[in-house]
Amino acid sequence: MTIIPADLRGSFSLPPGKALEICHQLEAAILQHRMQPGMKLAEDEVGDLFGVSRTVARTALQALAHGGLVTIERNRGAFVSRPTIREAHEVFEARALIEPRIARMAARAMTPDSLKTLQGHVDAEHEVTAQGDMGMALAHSGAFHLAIADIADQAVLTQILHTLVSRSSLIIALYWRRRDTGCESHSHHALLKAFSNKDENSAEDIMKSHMVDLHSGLDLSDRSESQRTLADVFAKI
Amino acid sequence: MTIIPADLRGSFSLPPGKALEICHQLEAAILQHRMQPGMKLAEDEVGDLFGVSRTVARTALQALAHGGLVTIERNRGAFVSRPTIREAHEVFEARALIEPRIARMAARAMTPDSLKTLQGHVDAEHEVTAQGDMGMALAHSGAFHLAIADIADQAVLTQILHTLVSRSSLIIALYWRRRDTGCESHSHHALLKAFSNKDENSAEDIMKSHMVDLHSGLDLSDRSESQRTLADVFAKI
DNA sequence: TGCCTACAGATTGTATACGATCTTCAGATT
DNA sequence: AATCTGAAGATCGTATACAATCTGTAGGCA
Repeated sequence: MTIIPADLRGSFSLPPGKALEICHQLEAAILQHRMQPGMKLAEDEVGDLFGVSRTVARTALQALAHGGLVTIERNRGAFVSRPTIREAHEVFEARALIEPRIARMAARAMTPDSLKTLQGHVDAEHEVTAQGDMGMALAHSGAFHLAIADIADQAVLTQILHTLVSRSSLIIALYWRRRDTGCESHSHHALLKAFSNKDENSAEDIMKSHMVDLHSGLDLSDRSESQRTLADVFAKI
Repeated sequence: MTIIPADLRGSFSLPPGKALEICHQLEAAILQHRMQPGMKLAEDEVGDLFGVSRTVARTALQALAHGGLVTIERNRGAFVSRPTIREAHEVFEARALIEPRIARMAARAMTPDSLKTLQGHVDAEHEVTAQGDMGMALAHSGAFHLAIADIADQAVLTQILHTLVSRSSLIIALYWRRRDTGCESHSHHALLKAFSNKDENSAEDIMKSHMVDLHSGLDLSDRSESQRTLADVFAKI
């Protein structure tokens, strides 16, 4: 199943080929939390897994690094990124700046077909949530936001948002505390309604408060960070 | 001379090494308009020029591609990007959304030292303008904007802005029509004044209108695009 | 003359080999 | 016992070689 909207599959700015395909596979795995932040991505391992040489694996990892999903350390290799608390704040502040604007533009450009696409993402999110697959639910939630940007038809902002949503997934994997994801679904439904009315002001406002909700759903206290880094020391990450 | 603020030299998300250095060299050349949009960047040529193999040259070109400065076409190679008119609009709309916010945050965080750094960029811009080196002047102008983001101390937004400013340079190379760059300098001086007063509202407002100015200084009419592409056909780009 | 085809050259795509650097762990030393 | 040293292993950094693809041109054919 394709989660990421087709128009976004060019966000890695790689020419079509094996490396790009590996990018998408790894991205999907990370976005669905099948890979934890901090996990090692050795070039040989990636190459063997996808049946290519290190050269191609390396290209894919570097592309993911530019999107912020992967961090490469010289002579040490690639790891799934572990955003800091500082970065977590900045990512959600950036989204709070950009996404309300995108929501407004999407509301203006909304068509019945576009609305159906969005509805599909929300439905899929519900379905996998019912099955208890939170990783997949989060991926669909991200896809919903990207689909909105896709509809707004602003390629530059869409690509920026793509990297922000991806990083948000890592941040949620590390710092999410709330258990009732129903709250988020409510926001998505409210957005759908505003979109169906082509109500630009509502769409912008709802998106803005949705961003505040998401941000406040994180446990970004300093205490938590010292706990985490202490845990990391023992986990030898 | 270093034009790009030091803190931004990590924007390519490559580990330190030869590839990163080549990235910065090529970036500087493009930002100073020593390389025109559409110019071919053959791997062998880049490798020979910097005394490395194609492997390293390739890594650098791919990193630049992720920043939007270079476009890679499969089996054809890398070229300095040629932003479309559509993209030009989107880039400046994105900057108009992001930079006023950055200016506000920078005003809040401004210190005497930071102000001195900004003053240095404006002075340098003046100096090279007096010498008639418009490419260098443009590079300093971009560095001024990046330095503001640097001061605002928001790494996520700063990295986003870095790619937008870089692309703006390409856009200006293709579509700039106005001859009096003095107008821009005036905006920069006004910004300096607002910063020295730590006047957040003024800084935000001035930056916003500065963005509108820049955007309106471009010739982005459809007519111009067809002219250009026709010219390109004869220029065999 | 105009168009299609085939070959030659150039450039990129990919794999592999070798060197450099880092990590790990055993063993000696204080 | 704790620390330091050094060699072995693993992983990455880089160069090179070969395969695949594209571009341009020359030659044949209608």
